[in-house]
Amino acid sequence: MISTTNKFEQLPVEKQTRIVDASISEFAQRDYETASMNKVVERAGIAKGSLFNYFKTKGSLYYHIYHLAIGEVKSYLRKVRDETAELPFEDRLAKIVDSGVQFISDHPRLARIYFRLIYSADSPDRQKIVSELQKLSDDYLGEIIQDAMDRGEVDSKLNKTQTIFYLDAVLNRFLKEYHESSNGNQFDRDEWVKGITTFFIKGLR
Amino acid sequence: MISTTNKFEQLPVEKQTRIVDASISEFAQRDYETASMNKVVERAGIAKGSLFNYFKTKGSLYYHIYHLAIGEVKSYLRKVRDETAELPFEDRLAKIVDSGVQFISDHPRLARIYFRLIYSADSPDRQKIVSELQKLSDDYLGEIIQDAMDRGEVDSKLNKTQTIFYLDAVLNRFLKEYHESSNGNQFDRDEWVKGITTFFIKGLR
DNA sequence: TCTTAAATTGACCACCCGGTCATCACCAAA
DNA sequence: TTTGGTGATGACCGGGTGGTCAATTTAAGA
Repeated sequence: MISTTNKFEQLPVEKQTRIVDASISEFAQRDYETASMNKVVERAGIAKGSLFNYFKTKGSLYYHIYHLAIGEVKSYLRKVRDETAELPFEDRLAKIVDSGVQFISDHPRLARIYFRLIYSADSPDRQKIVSELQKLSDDYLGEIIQDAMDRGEVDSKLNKTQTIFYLDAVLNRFLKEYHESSNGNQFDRDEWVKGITTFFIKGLR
Repeated sequence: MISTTNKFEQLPVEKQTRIVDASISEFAQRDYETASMNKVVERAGIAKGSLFNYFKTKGSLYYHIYHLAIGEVKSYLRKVRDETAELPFEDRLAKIVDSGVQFISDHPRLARIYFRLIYSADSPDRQKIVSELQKLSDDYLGEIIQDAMDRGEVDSKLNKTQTIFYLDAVLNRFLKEYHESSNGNQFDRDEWVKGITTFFIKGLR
């Protein structure tokens, strides 16, 4: 059979966005297991049978949404990586943190899905997805650190795996904390960004 | 009314431990929302009505188990804090990481409940519990760092809140990773402990 | 041994879940 | 105007949930 494209993708765009939007809201609000297909169809204003016609299972709907979220994250990361390629490590790091904060502000629901996925959450194929994300992050930070090593801004004799790990741990945790204390700007963003960068500059020198 | 002690606490100890053990297994295996009271009674070998006689709701059973877990963690922390009070910061930090690893090995199910709670998880009163844990960790690490500052092992002009944050982020993440890659000692534990301590020594000097 | 109060039990309740499928509304071709 | 096919619909299914409560078992006191 000629690969008939996805039924969902042949829908009018307006309907697609309504469904995607409803799904994002639901998966952002509840864990995968407790997220409800009934709620999704209710929010989207379509019949249950229709949703299961477009996506055979709850898992496949989740998979679709997950890919949208990751795609969005990737494009943000790529953008800031390219835009800061010429900057010194310190400034580059600051920009990366900043762009993370920006992403959370722009896409709070996607950020929530992302954090749900990373930290715990019993999604289908959790193992596979998490290691996929880990590789993404490792490659990304690995590149940044390699650049800094090549320029002599960071001690090139450092264990790279560990260095990536520290960066990843602090950055992720900071963004998570920022995300959870949302709107409430109890965070002095600039002070934290500065603090994080100087800490790493010293620790990795 | 004179405070009648909890019905559960008046049970024969053997029965108590059977119920606690079954509950720990269940809450370690599944999120709060998806954990099943039916499974708990099945594992514990008691009737459903009995369990709901001892604990009025699922939430109160969870609360009981959660307090057991936190109590266990606290006692570990206290022990290592006191035992290392005289050691230099570097050695002290190493011991703390080590004892975290030890705790995970000794109580893998409690560790799982702990991580479920910290990272995501939709437990009842999540907000309250998480900030309670945050305070616990902040006080603990704050004391360690203050000692190190007083001895001149760490720059006493550092922002203490941020310093605690970096420590907490890296330690927690490391232990989580260690926990998830369980049994499989792909981790060279000593190398990581050494790496983490030297990284912080340099970063906080 | 009989009485009585407390502890234990599991059938039962209303509700929600993911998923199915007979039916219906619609519209193009004849 | 009739036909036929396609996508939308929501009542329905089996199963699981937290929680209840009348009935039964247990155990102690008289």
